[in-house]
Amino acid sequence: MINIESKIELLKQKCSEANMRLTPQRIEVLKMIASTDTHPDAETVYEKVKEVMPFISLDTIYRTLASLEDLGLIFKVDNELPKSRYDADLSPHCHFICVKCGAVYDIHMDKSIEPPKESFKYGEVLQTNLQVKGICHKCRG
Amino acid sequence: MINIESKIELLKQKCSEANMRLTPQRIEVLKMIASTDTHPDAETVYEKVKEVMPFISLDTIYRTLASLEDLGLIFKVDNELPKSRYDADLSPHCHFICVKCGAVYDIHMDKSIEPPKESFKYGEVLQTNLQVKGICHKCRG
DNA sequence: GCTATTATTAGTAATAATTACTAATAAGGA
DNA sequence: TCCTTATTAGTAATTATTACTAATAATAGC
Repeated sequence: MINIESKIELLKQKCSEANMRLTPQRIEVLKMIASTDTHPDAETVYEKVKEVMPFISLDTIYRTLASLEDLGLIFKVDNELPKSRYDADLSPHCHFICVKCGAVYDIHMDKSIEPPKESFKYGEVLQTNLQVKGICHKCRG
Repeated sequence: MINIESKIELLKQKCSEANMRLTPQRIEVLKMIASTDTHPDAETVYEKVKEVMPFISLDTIYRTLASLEDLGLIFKVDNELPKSRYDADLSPHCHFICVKCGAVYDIHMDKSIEPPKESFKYGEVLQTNLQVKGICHKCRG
């Protein structure tokens, strides 16, 4: 589980550096994503955050997700599902994605995945992701 | 480069097995994707196929892409770009994706990527994908 | 602490990608 | 060649995401 307090602290620091304001909306959105391992989509974040901030708009959710991504606090899970899914866990891990129900499970690893040597031929490498696609037990059962 | 003739032959065989018809639309869409390494999106396939089949509809492109995917002849490239990108190369390889312009480059490998052991905990594994994100030379230049 | 500046937000409209619908067409088995 | 029915073209509808605007509130300077 991610330490949410330190995550908020990091948000405060990053916002200050980037001349961005530390708004309660940003705090709540980050809290929500960091407190679950379900890799929620924008709509799910919206529904959850609305419980504590009833007047937040979906637009704010999308903008905030983009901001948090720019600050490097969260990232989108690579997938081919219709909706983008978000993750606040920056430790080295990859994902098992159920192609049937869209569930995303974390696969933790002791070290981060190295990009193949040939990668550097095409440009500057920023990140390397591994996904495992399959059918989860729930969908099989 | 993919051998297109054998790809069409495989389509013929798979269609027959699945009780699906071998239509010129399916042949042309598969040809188009198999003849390029640019991993085109639906719109690009549409524009290209229209050159030889001017009356084909975008709906047919989307349906055909889904059918070809079901038959295992093509697959979607995992990405977080707004449009789905298609690939007909089934040999073991992964992708370098430029986060700026959306270009997708093939990274060929001598053997396919093995899923981490922990993957099997979550369900039946169908495929394992590796993506390298970065900024391509063109966008850096 | 108060004020002014301006980044950010809520509410909503617009766009972009994909999917659904329906009547007409054509693949392929009999 | 005919018949059945999967498939298609054309278009409408849906879904996810982004853009717009006036109102609000975070924070720097006083």
